[in-house]
Amino acid sequence: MDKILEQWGAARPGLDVSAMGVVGRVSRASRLLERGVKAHFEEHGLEAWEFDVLATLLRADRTLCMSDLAGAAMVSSGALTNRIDRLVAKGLVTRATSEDNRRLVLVTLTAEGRRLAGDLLDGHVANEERLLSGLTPAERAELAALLRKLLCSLGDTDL
Amino acid sequence: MDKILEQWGAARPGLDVSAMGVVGRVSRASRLLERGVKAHFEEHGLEAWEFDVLATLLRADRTLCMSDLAGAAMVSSGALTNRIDRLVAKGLVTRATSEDNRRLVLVTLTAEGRRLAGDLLDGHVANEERLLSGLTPAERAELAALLRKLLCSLGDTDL
DNA sequence: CTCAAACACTTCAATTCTGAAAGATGCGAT
DNA sequence: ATCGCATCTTTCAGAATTGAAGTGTTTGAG
Repeated sequence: MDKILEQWGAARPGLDVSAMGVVGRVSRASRLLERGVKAHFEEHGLEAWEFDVLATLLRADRTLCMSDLAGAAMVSSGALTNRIDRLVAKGLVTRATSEDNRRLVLVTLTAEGRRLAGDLLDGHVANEERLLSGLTPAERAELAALLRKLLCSLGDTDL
Repeated sequence: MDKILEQWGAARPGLDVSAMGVVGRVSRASRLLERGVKAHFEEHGLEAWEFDVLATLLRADRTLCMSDLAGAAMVSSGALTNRIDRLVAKGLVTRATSEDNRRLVLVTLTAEGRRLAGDLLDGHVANEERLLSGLTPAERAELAALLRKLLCSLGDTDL
């Protein structure tokens, strides 16, 4: 991003590049971190989104409906139907219509799904720490705090 | 992300969630910012990636080859071939084989492509500033500096 | 009570991306 | 000079996503 901002400075003197510097860096950092996460799961024969769904259910510690999971993963409802189809086929989660509200489809971890997610959790956290190893713990905390404020102002809500 | 980290704290006491807090927030911020950028361009009848390619050429102020553009956009070479196909069809860029190295395909802005990118640039920057309006200028600078360091440690290189 | 509107999910067509294979070109060691 | 390997682009098949349409369910205003 440094070269990019330099180029704008030369090509469009006077253009305020501070916002572009932030948005562009968030975007690039996200893609690079995502690649690092994906590479780690591929080593274990799992897709990153598979772990994502399992981990969401594991930490919620209860069944969740399709909408909850779609919101947590920030994908469309159609995409989530597809993902759950495959996790059910793999025996990692179960689908069941809610008794209370028959519109809801409740997704629950199977014993194997719970075990798998639990087994991979520590390795995943270690991998994320490796990806962030260029920052000191204090810098990570500062970064998290700034992003937290940004997310809040963007109206982010999870589960 | 706050609820998510809370949930991990409850479901897995002792798990170090600091890395997850950073990686997760970068990812969510990126998706939300991307949506905001995309929404702005859709109002002007343009895809975000179209502006992205045009802006890359505009700021470089010279022709670029396919690899350069693919790297800048962080997409595969196949995806870029498809994108340039459509920009050529729209008359916004031209394709030409390099004289110096006949493996290279040089992409150049047409007059219309240059005009379009220039016209949309200020509005785009204003939109990004709006998306970041929850942070003070000092906070944006701090955020940019931390992300810059992170990108550096992740081996990011642009153009 | 009834019916329209809101809601949750699935299905489907269209779009887009990735990764691999293939074709063309350039480069360097021998 | 030449051969082998690397580089650059395109093509293509497979995978995944989005957004809209369709189905079934609930809610609440009248």
